Amino acid sequence: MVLEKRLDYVFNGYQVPKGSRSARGKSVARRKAEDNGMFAFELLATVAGKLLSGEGNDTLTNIEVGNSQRVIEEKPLKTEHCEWGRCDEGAIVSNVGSPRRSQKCARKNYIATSSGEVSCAPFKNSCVDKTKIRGKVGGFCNHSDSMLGNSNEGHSHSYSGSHDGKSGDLMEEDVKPSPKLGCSDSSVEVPPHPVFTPKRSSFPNYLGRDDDENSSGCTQPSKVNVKKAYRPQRIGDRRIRRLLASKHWKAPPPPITSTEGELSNSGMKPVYRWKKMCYTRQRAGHQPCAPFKKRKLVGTCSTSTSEGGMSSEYVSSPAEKIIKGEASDSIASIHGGQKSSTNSGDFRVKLNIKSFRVPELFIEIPENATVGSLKRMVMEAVTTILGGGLRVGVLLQGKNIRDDNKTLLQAGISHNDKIDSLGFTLEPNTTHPPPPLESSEQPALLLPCNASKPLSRLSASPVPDPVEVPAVSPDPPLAITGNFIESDHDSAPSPLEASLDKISLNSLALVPVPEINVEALAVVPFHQKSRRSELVQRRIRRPFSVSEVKALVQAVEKIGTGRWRDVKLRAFDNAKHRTYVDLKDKWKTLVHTAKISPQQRRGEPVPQDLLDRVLSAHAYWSQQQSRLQVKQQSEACLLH
DNA sequence: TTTAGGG
DNA sequence: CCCTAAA
Repeated sequence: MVLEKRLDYVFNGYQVPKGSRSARGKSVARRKAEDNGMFAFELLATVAGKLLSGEGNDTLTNIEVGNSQRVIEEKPLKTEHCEWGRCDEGAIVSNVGSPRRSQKCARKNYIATSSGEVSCAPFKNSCVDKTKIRGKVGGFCNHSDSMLGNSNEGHSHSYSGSHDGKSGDLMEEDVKPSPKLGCSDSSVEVPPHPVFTPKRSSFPNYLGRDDDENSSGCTQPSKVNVKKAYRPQRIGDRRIRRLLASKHWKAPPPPITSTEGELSNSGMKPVYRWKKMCYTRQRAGHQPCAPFKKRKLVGTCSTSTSEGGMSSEYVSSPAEKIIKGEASDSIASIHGGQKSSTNSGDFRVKLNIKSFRVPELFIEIPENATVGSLKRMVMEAVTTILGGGLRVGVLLQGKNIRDDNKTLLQAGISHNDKIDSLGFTLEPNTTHPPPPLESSEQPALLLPCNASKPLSRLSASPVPDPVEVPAVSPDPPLAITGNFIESDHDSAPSPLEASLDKISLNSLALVPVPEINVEALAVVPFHQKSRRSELVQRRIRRPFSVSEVKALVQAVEKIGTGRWRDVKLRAFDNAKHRTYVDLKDKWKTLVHTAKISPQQRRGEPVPQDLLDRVLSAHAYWSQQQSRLQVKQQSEACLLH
């Protein structure tokens, strides 16, 4: 099942929806959720309170991570409980049919959302930051695998034969397909899926098993799986598989249309580009796309304060600024700035980060994984993102003060000014987006169950028309929506996914986002887009196991070098994560490995006998190749 | 799309 | 593993 959800990471409180995918006008239906610009971090913090020195550090505590899987438990944020009831949100939400979130603050909603039912609750909330979670059920693929396995003839048998019972790796993999969550072997405990437990044992096409499919992989869009499942022919899929894979891995950055247009065509490499975009954005200042200011919500919020009375201030002023676009730059914007003067020239600034959102992380996790494991994964993902540290920027009345050497006075920061105008931004210090914790793969079959609920819900309660959105925040939501769909899904989105998208769309549109949020969104888009989409993830490294090496050697002995596609088909047809290029590369390294001394070798040791075979096979086929060439040459000569 | 190689 | 020129 692919629950493509987004997680809302709510760190301590008030969440500012970032939704801002608005700016990204993606024209091409580029796949990838990655395109959704997830890596934009959005931090909204408020500096509140008056001088409380030393308290500034108490931020980022209480990180609540909610996930949107259906399972979740709701955890109320411990932050403020605003009375959002008065906000539009309540009403809208109810329309949508999610009564539960009627009141009590957006914050809470987020969490709730995240707790989410598939119902898209998450999406309702301002679409802001959501992390996608792809839940996937392992094992489904095995079906196809086994079928494919059968198609393998003789050779495979012999391989498997020698293999069976012997080697740990492959067999192990067979046993527990779903669990391995992609890249991070993490601590996630994933109980084997009851129904789908793979049983390939009888036909261990050993190399055939594809962890990706069953457990992590996920680089492959669902379509592949589905297709395979129903059509055990391997030949046909090859192409699709590849296409998908390549798309996934190296989709070129989608053209940027809206605000960022300028950058769209640059040939910059992802990282660089991203940076550049950020800068550009900063320079740009206000975001055109953040026109709305719904302040009423803000005001409302201030009502209840559980955070030491800061909220009201924070809400009313900083928020406003944000809305105005002052905070336009930065990936994350922390706002607020109440500082007060204590003595003559000293300020004390209390910085309060109300929320920290990490939009669009991909987490793949089996349906049957525990909530705890999901939490861990989320934590891991977040940690990864934050691992690089954060950069702090200082904003004064929306302007970024870059000169670190200026004194506060020189920079114009003084307590005489409106302190409110002081803001901070946080941006991830990491150049690369966090590695996806998963891959995308989902058996279509499972989807229904998950989806059904949400869907029905949706249908039951008519979703407000996107048209309504404008009232709240015209631009952003729509844009977001469009992007969402396009970017996230490939040519063959599963029905579920499609529905989810729609839902999310609607939700987004519908969701009355506090103005602040809207504004924030406007800002965000840029980053989002620039980021993930551009940064193409490098495939996770997957060292060849001895079993794989053995299979490779056997195949090459039989087929020879120079026909990697055939080798792939023969011995690795089911291992989707091994491309013929991979095999070729592996052979190259094997040959090299065989030539060097054992001491120089790294990684899992390859049995010497295998290496010997590598050398002999290499020698043999090299000779064949040269002979062939000679032959051809002589023929050519004769013809002449 | 595959191969073949360099990075 | 990635990237690409060639085929």
